[in-house]
Amino acid sequence: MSSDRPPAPRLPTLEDVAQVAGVSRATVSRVINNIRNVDPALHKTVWDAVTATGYVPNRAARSLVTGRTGAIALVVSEAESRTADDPFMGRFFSDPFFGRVVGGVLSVLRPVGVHLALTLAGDEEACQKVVADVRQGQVDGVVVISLHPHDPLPGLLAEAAVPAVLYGRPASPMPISYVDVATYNGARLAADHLAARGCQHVATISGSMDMPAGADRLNGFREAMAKHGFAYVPSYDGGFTSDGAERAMEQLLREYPEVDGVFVASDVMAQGAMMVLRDHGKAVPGDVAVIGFDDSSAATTGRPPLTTVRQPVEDMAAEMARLLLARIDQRGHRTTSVIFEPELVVRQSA
Amino acid sequence: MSSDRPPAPRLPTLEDVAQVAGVSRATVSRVINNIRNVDPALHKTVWDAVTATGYVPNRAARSLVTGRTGAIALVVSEAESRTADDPFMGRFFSDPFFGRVVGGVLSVLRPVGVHLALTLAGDEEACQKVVADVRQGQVDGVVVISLHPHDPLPGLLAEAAVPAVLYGRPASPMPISYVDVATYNGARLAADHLAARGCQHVATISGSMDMPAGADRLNGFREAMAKHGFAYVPSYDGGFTSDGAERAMEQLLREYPEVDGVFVASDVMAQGAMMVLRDHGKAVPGDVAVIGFDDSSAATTGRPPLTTVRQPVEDMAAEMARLLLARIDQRGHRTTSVIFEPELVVRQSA
DNA sequence: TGGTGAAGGGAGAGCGCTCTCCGCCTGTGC
DNA sequence: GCACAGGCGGAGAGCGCTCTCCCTTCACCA
Repeated sequence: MSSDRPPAPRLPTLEDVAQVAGVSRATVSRVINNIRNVDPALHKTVWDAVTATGYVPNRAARSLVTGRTGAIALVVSEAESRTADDPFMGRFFSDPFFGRVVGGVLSVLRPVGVHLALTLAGDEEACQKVVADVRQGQVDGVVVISLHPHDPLPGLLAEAAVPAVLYGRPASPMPISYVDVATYNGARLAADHLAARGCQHVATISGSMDMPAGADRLNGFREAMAKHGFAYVPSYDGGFTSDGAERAMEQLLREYPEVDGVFVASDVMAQGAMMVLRDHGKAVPGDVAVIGFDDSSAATTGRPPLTTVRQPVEDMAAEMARLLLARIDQRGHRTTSVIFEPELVVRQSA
Repeated sequence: MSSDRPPAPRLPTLEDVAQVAGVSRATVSRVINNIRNVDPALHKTVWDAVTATGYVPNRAARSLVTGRTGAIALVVSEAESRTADDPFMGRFFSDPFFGRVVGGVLSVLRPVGVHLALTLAGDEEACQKVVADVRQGQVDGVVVISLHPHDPLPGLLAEAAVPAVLYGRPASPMPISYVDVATYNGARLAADHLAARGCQHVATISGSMDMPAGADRLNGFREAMAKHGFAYVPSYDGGFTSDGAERAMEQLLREYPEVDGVFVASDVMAQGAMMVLRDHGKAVPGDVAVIGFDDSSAATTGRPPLTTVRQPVEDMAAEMARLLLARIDQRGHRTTSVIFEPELVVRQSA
C-alpha cells in the first residue's frame, strides 16, 4: 500500500559531490564557479566527482542566494500593433526575422545556462508588467523587439533604469542600450548598386517617417544618390506595409512613368511594389530595377528574387544578449549600443 | 568612499508581510497559497498587508522547497529541418502559426505565473539536452512543436516518461500526450464545399505521406469525396513545400486538364499551386476552385485569398499548456490527448 | 627561529520559502 | 464537568546553494 509513484530519484547535490571528492561543499562550489584558486589536483578530483555523480547545480538554490534568476525575458512588444485583421501579428512572425533573433540570442545564453523567457507585451499594462517583473526579480533583464514607434516600453525601461537592450534605436533618444544596423550605409549600398547599373530615373518607396528605420533609410538613400549626381530622388510613403507600397507604386508610376530604379525600404513593401509593376507590364529588373531592405523571407518568396540590403540579424541578436549579460553582471548603469554593418545581397531584381 | 551603487531596495519578504499583518510567516504563506482554512478576518488582513508591502513571492525560494521551477520549455524541434537554404527555419517562422501558439500557451501560463522558456532543438544532441533539462529540474515540463516526421524528440520524451505535450500526433504511436485537429473532419469540410460548388473533376495535392497530417488529409479527403460519389480522387504529392506543389500542379494539369476543383493539403502549397494555375491561364475559382488547409498567412497573402480549413491554433496551444500543467501537478503518468474540430474559412478561391 | 603574509580549505550562516508538527482554543457529547 | 475532536495559528526545520569568516599550512625573510 505504499506510494506507487516512482521513488523520485533525488538529484545529486553539492554535498554529494563533496562527499565523493572528499572535500567540503565550499570547495566544490569554488571549483564549479571557478572562484578563487583551488589546488589543481583537487580541482580535477572535484570535476571527476561531478561527472561521476552527474551533478547539475540547482538553479533555484543558486538564485536564492545570488539574487539572480538566471533568466532573461525576450519581450515582443506589440503594443498597438495587434489589429483585427492581424490579431496574431502575422506580419511580425511572418518572417524568419524572429527565428533569427531567437537563434542569435540563444547562441549566447545557452552556453551560460540562462533561460530565455518569451513574453508578449500587448498593451501598456503588459509593458508595466514587464518592468515590474524585472524589478521584482522574476527575470534579470530584458531584450526587446519593439514593433511600434509609439511603444511605451522603451521609455518605461529607461525610466526604471533596468537592465534592458533594444533591437533597433528607440524612436526618441533615451538612456537605453540597443543594437542597430548602420542604416545610412545600407541605403548607400543600394544607391551605389542602382547607380552602377546605370539607372537614370531613380525613386524610392519609404517606410513610416515616425520610425527611425523609415526616416534613416530614406535620408540615407537620398544622400547617397546625391553623391551620384541625383539632386533629388522622389519618394512615396509605403508605410512599411505591402498594401501601402502598392498604392505608393501606383502613384509613382503615374507621376514618374520613366522610372527605371526603385529603392524600397523593406522587402515586404518591395513585394507589393513588384506586383504592381507586373500588373503594369513592367519587367523587373529589365524595365525597373528594385532593391529591398532587410533580406526577409519576402525577398526570396516572390518573383524575381529580391536584391536587398541584409542586416546581420543573428550577430545583432547575439550582441543584445552579450550587452544585457554584461549590464546585469556589473551593476553599473552605463548604456552601451552597438551598430552593425549591413550587406548587399544581389539576387535578380536589380 | 562607500559604494555608490544604488542601495538595492530589498524586496519585501513573507516575513515582512507577516510582521505588517501581525501574524506568522506560515499564516501568510497559507493565505497566499490558499492552503487550509484561514480565518476570514485574518485572510483579509494578510491580503491588505500583501498589497501594502507590495509583496511578490520569491520564485527561487519557492522552487527550492517545492522542487518545481515554475517554468516550462517551448521546444521548437527543428531536427533536420534546418537547411542551407533555410538556416533559420523561415518556413516555420514564416507564419503566424508560431505567434498563435505562443499566444495560446501564454494565455494559460501567465495567470499562474509560469515562465515559458524558448528552446530550439536543432539536432539529436539538443533533443537529449531537452530531456536532461526536465529530468534535472531546469524546467518542469515541455510543450513541443515538432517539425519533422523523423524527429527523435517525441520518442525520447516518451521514453523518459517526462511531462510533455506535443502539438500534433506523433508520427508513430507512443505514450505521450498531444493535441491535434480532427483532420478527417477538416478534409470532409473541404470535400463538402467542393461538392456543393458543383465541381465535377476533383483532385488533390497532398503533403508528405510520412507525416500524419499528410496521410490523414489525403485519406480523409478521399473518403469524404467517395461519399459524394467520387470513387477515386487523383492525388499528387507536393511534399508540403511550395516548389513541390508547383511541380505537382504542373503534372496534375498535364494528366488531368479537365480538373475544376483541387484540395491542397496546406496553404503554402496552395499558393504554389495557384501560381501555376495562373501561369496556365486558369482562373481561380472560375476555372478551378482551390481549397487549402491551415489558414496560415499564406491564405491571405496571395491572390485570390484562399478558402481554407482552419485549425483553432490558440485553443489547441492553450490546451497543451493545461494538459502539461495538470500532468506536472499530479505526478501521474497518464497521457491525455485532445482533438479539436477544424472549421472552413470561405474566402475567394473556392 | 620566530614572525609574517599569502594561499587554500572548512565551517556555518543564511537566502525566502513551504510544510510538518505541535499546541491552543472552542465546541460537543456523555 | 470532563474527555475528545477538530479547526486554526505558530515554531522551526530544512530545500541546495554561496560566501564570509576563520583556520591551517607553508614559503620567505630578518
